[in-house]
This record gives sequence, structure tokens and C-alpha cells, in this order.
Amino acid sequence: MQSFTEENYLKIIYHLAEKTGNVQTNAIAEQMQTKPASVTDMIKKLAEKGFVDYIKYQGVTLTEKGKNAAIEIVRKHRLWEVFLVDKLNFKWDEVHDVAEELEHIKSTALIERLDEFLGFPKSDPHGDPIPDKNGRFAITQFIKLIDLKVGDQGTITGVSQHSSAFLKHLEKLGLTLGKQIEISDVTDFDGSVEILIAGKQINISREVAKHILTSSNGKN
Amino acid sequence: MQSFTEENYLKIIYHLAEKTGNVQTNAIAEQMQTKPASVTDMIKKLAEKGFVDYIKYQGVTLTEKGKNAAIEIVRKHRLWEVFLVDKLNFKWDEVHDVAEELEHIKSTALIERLDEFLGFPKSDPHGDPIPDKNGRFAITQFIKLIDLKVGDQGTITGVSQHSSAFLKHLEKLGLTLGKQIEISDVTDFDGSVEILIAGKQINISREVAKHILTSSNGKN
DNA sequence: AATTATTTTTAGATTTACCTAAAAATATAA
DNA sequence: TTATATTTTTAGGTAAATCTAAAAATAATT
Repeated sequence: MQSFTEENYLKIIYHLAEKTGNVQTNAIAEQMQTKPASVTDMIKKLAEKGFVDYIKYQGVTLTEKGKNAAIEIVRKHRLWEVFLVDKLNFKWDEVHDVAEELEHIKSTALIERLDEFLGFPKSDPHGDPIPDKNGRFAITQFIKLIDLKVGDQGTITGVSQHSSAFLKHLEKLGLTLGKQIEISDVTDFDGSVEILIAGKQINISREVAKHILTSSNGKN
Repeated sequence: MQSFTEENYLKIIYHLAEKTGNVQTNAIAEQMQTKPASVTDMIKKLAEKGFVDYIKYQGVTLTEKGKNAAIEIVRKHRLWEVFLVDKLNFKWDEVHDVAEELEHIKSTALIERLDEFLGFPKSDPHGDPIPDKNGRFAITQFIKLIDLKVGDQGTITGVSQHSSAFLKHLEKLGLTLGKQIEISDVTDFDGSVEILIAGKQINISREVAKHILTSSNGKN
């Protein structure tokens, strides 16, 4: 199949493409922590192998083949994260780097058995959906906490930021997956949000609220 | 630390050194499935990094540092094998290749937690000892089945051959780890061994008997 | 001891993924 | 629309791990 590096490129292109449509050379370079010139080289190789469509100076888009390969890597990454948290008692802010290595282990049997061992989880420790072995995602409806209105209730089901600092901060505030919350106030001045969680009132910055994902239970 | 390739060299040198003292270039090349010229290159690098002592045309020996690194890799390999068999229901003949990849994942925390998760196993699915996190092996006393005398009883505790074909053969004969056996006869003609296992009489070739390791319970 | 065979090393190339520096294309602003 | 800025690509080079072919050292044989 592909080398570690190729797999990393595919994964990053996939994630970048989720937001925008086609993906710029510089954006890839930034994510890969490498130089644009190196990205051009690799893009050509991936295009030759049929993983991306590439028009000079226009960036790339994943082909069907490329998308499938990328989804497989995402699947592995997220399953390993579940393993680390559920079985080895890692914290949700400790798993990323190790999963980044584990995702490259090449064995279909391994991943299928791991999936089964973990009970076919639908999402990883950050709430991100885990595609099944056919590459299909369960449809998940996230509402950003920042978009909830005063009085709305919801459950924390994910985060859109995976930095250790952010996750540790949430942990300290008790804002972990599955927790029930209610919006009690939104501050005009700085847009910070007052929320009710486990009977307590806490205040979180707008920046934090932007990266918490919820499934809303509607108005109180 | 080291690259995958360097780690594989260290591991192979370690295993070769277990038998002989210092290790020949050609022997390494054979194990690594590469050419002697490539081995010479790598040996120089490992020597420069202080993993091996090297005298031109005289082969190599592992330094303390090299030995520790090698043992760490062996530890990882064997722990992952236990994981695959105990938790993911792999057969003992299916685990080698996957463990070969998993052993290179770089995370001390991962291995320590995995060790704990598995209940600090002392040996892998083939009976090979697993060094603890300080690199220490539990002392294990193996007697080759071929060296047992008629009337001797023993427990199968390991194998000295890891090929899938051999392991599948043992599986079919019911000769798996932990099984009690008794030597009932040794054929003069071809040296094949008659053994009593689970009340049944079976015959195994000399070649097979050489690669089964037992802990003898002494004479019947 | 001289010859032959084997093992090991050197020399010079190749491939992968990366780099820098400069050129080319595209986008933005005056 | 010309000038400026940004993005992307090309050209040429490096380091890691490999290779082949040939040379050098060591071992085995006659």
C-alpha cells in the first residue's frame, strides 16, 4: 500500500477538504510541518498513484480511491484512541500522538478485531465519528455550544479542538463528553457563556464555547 | 531514538548473539533479508551511535546500550503478541507479522499500561519470556522434548520455532502451551517420539520434538 | 605455503522524502 | 491595468537505506 508519509498526506488532505473543497499546497505544507516545495513533490506522486486529482497551481482533491484510503486511516486512528482511553486508561488529551503512530499499522484483521473488542464504537474520545469498515459514518448532528440560546439544554458530545491545553481545561471545568448542560446567560461584553452543569454555574469564554459540540435537547 | 530499521538490526543482532557470541555480517544480512554491503553500512552507523562494538572483518557485539535497546524491542514485541492472542483472539501462528510492526511504536507510557492491562505476563504466546520494564527476564528452565527419556513427564511451555506451518501443525496435534505430556516411546529407526497427551497416544517426528520446549516434572 | 573459496568492505548509484533558492503563475491593490 | 504580493513550482542538492560490482581481508584446502 502506501508509506507512512503518503498516508499522512492523505489524511491531512482529507481533513482539509472537509472544510474547503479543494486543498491548497500551502495549507498542506503547514499541516505537514514541511515546505511547500516538498508538498508539490508528494502531490505529484499521489496524483500518479491515483489518490488525488491535481491541476498545477490549483491544488488537489481526493479521488474516490484517495478518499477511501484516508477514511481507513481516520478509522484506525479513532479506534486506537478508543482503545487507549477505554482499555489503557489514557486521558483524552494524551492519546493523539500515540494514535498517530498506531494508525499506520497495516493489518485489516487487526483493525476488525480491535473494533469488535471495543464493541464497535461509533465515536472516539473527542466525539469524532468512527467510520465502519465500509467507510460509512453514522450521521451525527452537532450544534456548537456557542450557537445555543439562553435556556437551551444539551449534552456535550464532542470537541472541535484537540490540543492538550484545551482538553485539560475542559477536564478541569468538568466539561467532558456526556455531560448535561444548560445555557443560563450570554455576556454581552465579551460573548462569554454562563452555563449550568451538574447544578453548578460556570463561565466559559467565547473561544472555548466555539469548540464545544453538543446535541441540543431543545429549550428548557 | 532510533529508526525502525536500526531497531530491526538491533533486535536481530540480539537474537543472533543469544546463540553465538559475536555476530557475522552475513548472518545479519540473511536475517534482515538484505545484502552484506548494506549491513556493513548500517553496522558502522550503529557503532558510531554506540549500540555495537565493531572491528572490521570481525563482526559485531552489542554494547550495554545496544543490548538494552534490543531488549526493549523484544519486550514490546512479546507484549503485543500477548495482547493479540489474549484480547483480540488471534491464533499463535498469526501474531508475528503484526507484532513486528507494533514493536516500533514509541511510547513508554503505552507499553507500561499495556503490560498492566495484560496482567504483567511473564511469557508470550510461544512461551518466550517477556523482560520486565527494567529489562530483566524471569529465569526459565526449558528442556527440549527431544531430550526427555521414556517415562518422563512434562508440561509444554514453549516452542523454538515460530513458523506458521509448525505452529499450525502443533495446534492440530493438540500440542499447545500448558498441555501435560508423557514420553511413552522413542522409535529407534527414525528417532520419532511417541507421547501420551490427554489420554491419547500420538507420534511426532524428531524434527518436531526438537522444537518443543517443556518443563519436566521428572520421571513417572 | 600457495591456492582457492568465502566473507567482508569499498566505491559509486538509486530511491524516498526532504531541503533552499530562484523562477513562474496567480491573486490583490494601487 | 500595471505594480506588488502571494502562492506554487522547478531546479538542484542532501541524508537514509538500499543496491551492484569490484576489491580487500580472512579462512579453508591442497
